[in-house]
Amino acid sequence: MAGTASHKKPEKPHSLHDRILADIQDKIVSGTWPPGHRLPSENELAEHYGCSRMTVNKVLTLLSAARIVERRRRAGSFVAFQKSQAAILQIHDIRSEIEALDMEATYAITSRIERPATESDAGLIGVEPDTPVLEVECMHFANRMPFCQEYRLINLEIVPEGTRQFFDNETPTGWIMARVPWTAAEHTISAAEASPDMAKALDLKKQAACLVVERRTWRAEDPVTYARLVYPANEHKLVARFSPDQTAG
Amino acid sequence: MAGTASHKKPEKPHSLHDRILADIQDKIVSGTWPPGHRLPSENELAEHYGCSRMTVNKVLTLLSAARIVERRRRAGSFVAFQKSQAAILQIHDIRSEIEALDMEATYAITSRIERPATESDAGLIGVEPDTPVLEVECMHFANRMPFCQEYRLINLEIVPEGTRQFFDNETPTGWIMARVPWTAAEHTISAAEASPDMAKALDLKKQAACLVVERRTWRAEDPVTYARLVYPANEHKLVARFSPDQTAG
DNA sequence: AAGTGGTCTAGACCACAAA
DNA sequence: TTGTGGTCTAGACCACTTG
Repeated sequence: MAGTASHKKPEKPHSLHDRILADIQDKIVSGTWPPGHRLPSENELAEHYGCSRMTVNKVLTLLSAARIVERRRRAGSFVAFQKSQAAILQIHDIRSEIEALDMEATYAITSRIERPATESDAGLIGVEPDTPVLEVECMHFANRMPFCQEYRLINLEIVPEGTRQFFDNETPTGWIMARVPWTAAEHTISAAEASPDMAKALDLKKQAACLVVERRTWRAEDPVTYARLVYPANEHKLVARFSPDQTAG
Repeated sequence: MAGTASHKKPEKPHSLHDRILADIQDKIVSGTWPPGHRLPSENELAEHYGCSRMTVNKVLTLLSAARIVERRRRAGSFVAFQKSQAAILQIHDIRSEIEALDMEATYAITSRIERPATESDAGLIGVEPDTPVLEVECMHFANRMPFCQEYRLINLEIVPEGTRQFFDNETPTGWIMARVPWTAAEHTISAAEASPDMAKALDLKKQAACLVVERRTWRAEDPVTYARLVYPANEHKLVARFSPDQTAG
C-alpha cells in the first residue's frame, strides 16, 4: 500500500534529512514560503541546520522529484506552483482486489485462442498484423457473483511461454505480471454502457454503466500485453492517493 | 509533464549514476537479473563501476523508491516482485484539459451558496457539521458543448478568501489550486448513470454512462475542498502512464 | 558476530545561467 | 563573472538482522 492515510502524522522523523524535509515542507504547507518563494541556497540551509551540504542536497533533490520545489542553476530553488495534481494509482491484481474486500475470489476462462494478430488486435496491443497473439477472455467472481470481465491479448513473440499456458489455476494477469518484466505501462480509464453481451455476462441490465480499465504494457520497445477490464459501475471504484511526502517508501 | 512517452530511449545518460542506473535497469528488464535475484552489495557494485559507494547508494535508493528493487539490511538488495502496478495519474485543471484538445474552454457558474455545512456536506468534505462552507456548481464547455459538470465544496475555515470570490473569471479549481497548498489528495474514479438533472445539464439521454472523478484535498489535517467532476462517457478518458525509470524528473 | 544498508561529512570540481 | 545547483569522493559511524 503506497500512499499513507491522509490524516497520518509523520510520527518520528528520526534521520536528519527527514527532519529537515519535514521542516521545509511545513514552511511550504503553512504558507510561510508561498509558491514562487525562493528558498535559501544549499550552503545557507546547511549552515542553518548545522549539517553538510550533501544532506540538504538530498532533501532538495527529493522535494524536486516530488515537484514541490523547482530548482534552477544559478537562480536557486523555488517553491513550485502546482500545475497539476499527480496521483499515484495503485492497480492490483484482481484476485488481491477481491480478497481485500473479504470476498472469495474465483474465476473462469471463457475463451482462449492463439492466432495471428488481426488488424483490430494490432491496433489494441500495438503489434504488426499477423504477429502471433494469444487472446484470453475470462470472468472474475467475488463470492460467486460476477465482478469483472477480462479481455486480454498477449504478444507471443515476447511471451512464447504463453503457448503452453492454459490459465487453469492462475489468472492471466497474475501469470504475466510474475513472468515478464515491463518497463512502461499505460492505463486508460473510462466509462461505457454495457454491450448486450457484456450485460449478460455481468448480469446487468442493458446499457448499464460500467467502468472500463484498459492497460497496455511494454518491455523496452515491445508491446507485451493488452488488457481490458470491465466492472459494473456499482461494484468498483478506483482510488488514488497522493501525498507529496512520499517518494522514499 | 511526468511520464515520458513509452517508446523513448534514454538518449544520453551522461552523469555517472545515470549510466549505472541504466545498466542495472537493463539487467533487470532483460531478465538477466530476474525477480528475487540478489544484487551485488553496494561495495561490490562500487568496485565494479569504479566509483564510490555513495554513488551506487544513490542509484539503489532511486530503484528502491521506484519499487524496482527491495532492500533489506544484512540480507542485501533484491529485484522486486511486481505486486501491483502503480501508475502516475496526472489530473489537470479542466481548462488546460480542454485546451490540450485544441478546443475553446468556457464555463459558467450555475450556483454559489455560502452556508453552514449540512450532514451531507460534512460527509463529503470531511468537516464537522455547521462549519462554514462554500458550495459551487458550474458547467465546463468545450467549443460551447457541455464537457463536464463540476460540483464543489470549499471549507471556508481554511480558505476564508472564498467569501470574496465569485469565480467570474477563474474556475474554482484553478483558483483554489493556485492559492492553497495541499498535502494530501484522494481521487476516486467511478462510473455512474446520469441522474435526470445531470442528463439534462450535460445534454445526454437519461441514465447515460458517465465518468465520475471525485477529489478530496487536505492541508495537513484539515479538509480543504471536495470536488465532483462528471464527464459524459464518450467525451473523456483518464490516461495514466508509468515507467519505472522516472523519479528524477 | 559480521556484513549489510542507512546515514552523514567535509571537502572538491564542474556546468550552467543569471547578473 | 560569479554564485548556484549537480555530481562525486573517500572516508566514517551506526542500526539492523540474519546466518
